Amino acid sequence: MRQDSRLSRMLHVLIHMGHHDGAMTSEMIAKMLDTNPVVIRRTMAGLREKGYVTSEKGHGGGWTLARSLDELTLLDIYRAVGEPSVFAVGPAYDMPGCVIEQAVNTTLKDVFAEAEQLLLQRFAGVTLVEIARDFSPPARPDGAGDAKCRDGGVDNPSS
Amino acid sequence: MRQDSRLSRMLHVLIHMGHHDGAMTSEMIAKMLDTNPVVIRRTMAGLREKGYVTSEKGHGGGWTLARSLDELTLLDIYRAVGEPSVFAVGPAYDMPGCVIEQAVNTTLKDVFAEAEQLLLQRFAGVTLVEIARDFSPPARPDGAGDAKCRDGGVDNPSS
DNA sequence: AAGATTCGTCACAACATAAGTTACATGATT
DNA sequence: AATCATGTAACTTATGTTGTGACGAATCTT
Repeated sequence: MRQDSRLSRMLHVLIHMGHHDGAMTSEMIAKMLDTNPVVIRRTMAGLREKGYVTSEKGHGGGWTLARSLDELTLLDIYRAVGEPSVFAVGPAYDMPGCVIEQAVNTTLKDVFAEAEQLLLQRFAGVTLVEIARDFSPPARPDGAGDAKCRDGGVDNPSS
Repeated sequence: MRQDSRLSRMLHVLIHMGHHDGAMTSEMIAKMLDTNPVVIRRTMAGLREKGYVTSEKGHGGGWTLARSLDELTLLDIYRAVGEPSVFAVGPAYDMPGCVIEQAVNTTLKDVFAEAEQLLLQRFAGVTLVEIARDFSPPARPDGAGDAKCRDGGVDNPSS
């Protein structure tokens, strides 16, 4: 199957929101990510439950950041999107009846656990503002490097 | 989808083969793993291509180890089964048009690459004989602890 | 009050990939 | 020749994310 892109997408959205004044509608976000508003609502629901964003209905409604980007880590977002299983490979059975398979599972479990622990430690050590810093290094005065998505210019509709 | 269990299964099979005299047929192995002979042939094909096992047709045929268990690492087997993608999560796009998404991808790629590197290093450091050691610690004289699978007694058909 | 906007959610289709299954050809042994 | 066992193609099944349509509820504008 295709890989789970919820974490990546939500990071993308949240950083945009950090650079955006006012609420963003699911439709705006969906266009940015080249997908469907329902998918956005579905995924953002997890962030709302954690209190990272708020949503408002009706005119002028949409999604708003409830925390600043330096108060959110990759780990927070990973957990908010449902803490999906990190690995695409794993044991054949959880409770094997064969002692050999048990030994195999034990070994694999150890190795994968160590890798996952490293991954989550790294996740915990990176805030969204640090990612945002990567993309606009010296903040060019002509405005290039500003948030622009695949359709170009969902943000800052300065036209 | 369920996790990819090819690595786990092949480890299981190979260790059994290391404790088994003569060739093992796909059907014997399939019964051990509670699956289908075709699945076995399909997966073992990768091991054969790497030269880790050989297969013989006809009467008395089947699968035979071409290397001893101390000459095979988890990494070897992982690669032989097609080196499937380790992670179930990943970026939404490979070539995003948005600089924010690019920054997100760069960060995630770094973190995942580090975790994968650790994983493969660990894989490379574990031989199958070490796993086999785990399951039969002092080799009890009554024969308990011998290779016995979910149906009990596919190995050593001493009856 | 009416209408438009926007989220919330259900329900179902689309898609990808490992796994399971059937069928048949090929080669080796008895 | 018969049997056994692999080799492989083709199809189905299973599982989870993603994609869509439909409709209700809440909120703002006129």
